[in-house]
Amino acid sequence: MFAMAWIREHPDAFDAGLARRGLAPQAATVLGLDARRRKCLTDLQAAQTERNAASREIGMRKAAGDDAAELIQRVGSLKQAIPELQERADRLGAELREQLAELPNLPADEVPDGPDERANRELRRWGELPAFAFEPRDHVALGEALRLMDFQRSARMSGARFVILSGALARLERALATFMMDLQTEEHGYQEVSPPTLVREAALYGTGQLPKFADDLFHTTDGRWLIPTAEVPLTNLVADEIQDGAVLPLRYTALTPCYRAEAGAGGRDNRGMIRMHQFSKVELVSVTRPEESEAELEQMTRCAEAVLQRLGLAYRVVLLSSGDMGFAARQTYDLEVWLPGQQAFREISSCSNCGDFQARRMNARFRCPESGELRFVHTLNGSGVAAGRLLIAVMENYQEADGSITIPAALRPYLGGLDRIAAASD
RNA sequence: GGAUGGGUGGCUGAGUGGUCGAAAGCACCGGUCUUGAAAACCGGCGAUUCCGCAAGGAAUCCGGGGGUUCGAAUCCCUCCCCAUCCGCCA
Repeated sequence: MFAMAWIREHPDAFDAGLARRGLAPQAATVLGLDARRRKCLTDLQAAQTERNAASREIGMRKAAGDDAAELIQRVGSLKQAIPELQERADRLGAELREQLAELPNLPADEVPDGPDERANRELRRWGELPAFAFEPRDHVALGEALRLMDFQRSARMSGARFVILSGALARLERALATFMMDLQTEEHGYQEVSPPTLVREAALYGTGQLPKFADDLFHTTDGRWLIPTAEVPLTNLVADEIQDGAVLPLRYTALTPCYRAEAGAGGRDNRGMIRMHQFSKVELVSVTRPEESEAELEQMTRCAEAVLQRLGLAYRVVLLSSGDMGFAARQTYDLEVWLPGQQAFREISSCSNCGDFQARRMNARFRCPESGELRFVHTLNGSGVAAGRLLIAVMENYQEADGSITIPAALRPYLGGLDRIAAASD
């Protein structure tokens, strides 16, 4: 959400930013609406001033025992004008708000321009791509051969884009989740939170999923919504609050299931558990002072990278282009892990600085200790990381010729010392 | 699901239809006192928006919306939210 005052002062920068997102200029129409609304407000306020003065006069005359009939009649004529002006001002204000609520955040200066992911910029790589003496299989082949990954029965009970893990694979997913949570809380200073995964509409509006992306979400018969990411509850922790500036930055992490309708996915990633309606993910959220958010994004990205490094998984860091970024983000780094089964880097984490975009929508502010004024916080979110995709990465990168899977050393304490998942013996 | 009670400033909490944006306390900021600190005392201290170069002025806001009235935190209607008790339940 944008501040009208900023658009008024920087209409060209506003349109230029939207253009980088591939959107048509809006400044002219928005400013036109704004001007009409303010003219209306000025008229309304003048009428209200007159009414207030007259009403006060009536009160004084009545108190003094004088006749006020003439004044009451004069005020009566305002009674028609005021509600009309009020209604018009409200309508224009609502129209303006609706238009602004649909506009995405503007890209930061360092974000490369481009229409889609082809314009993303690779920043760095970490780790060696694994070399196999055999043809590596993908996680579906591996998991089904182990008989620990079942897409038939999940389809029967829930439909497409669900999976059933069992035995050692189910435990491996749980171990990965616990490993990540321990890393983010004990070593990176994030506070563990166990939040609701059903939320009100207002929470999703605050983080920017609504009103525009309702099709990507599941909602319940009682009007609540399943979270598509723990970014929603974690960021909304500070909604409608005023933080003491001294407590910032706040850093939260949560392990939750995430639910996505994948309405626009079409036939993409139909095979395997890359793109599920339900998956579990460790999420990181930071709430910072405005001047701290850029550095916080770098740090948060390192916190996500640490997961892959500890597990010895090769990955690359990509700076998303203006056309590939999410709605609320002003700058995003994706972590893409190497998947031997696809011979490709695939997204496993996405870390974004949202600036004050979400804070404005959810009215999340802090009291600046130096100046005493109220300011909007900055919010950041990142996966730290997606557990389902991490499971895939471990399986595919640590597979052996016989279909067994070696457990990375860092994970063994979380699996009771288990060092490999043995191939099925038949 | 049933029954009550509530939603007022950063927090707690008063409020008779008419200078109520709102008492009081706490918190916070400034000052006096003190070697320093604390205490005490004095003073200050809401948000948003509009007009204005500024000084400043104005409007709105007591959960949201509507109504009654010359005038609503206060009366009426409605919706939302919260709490407590009972029932059910992991």
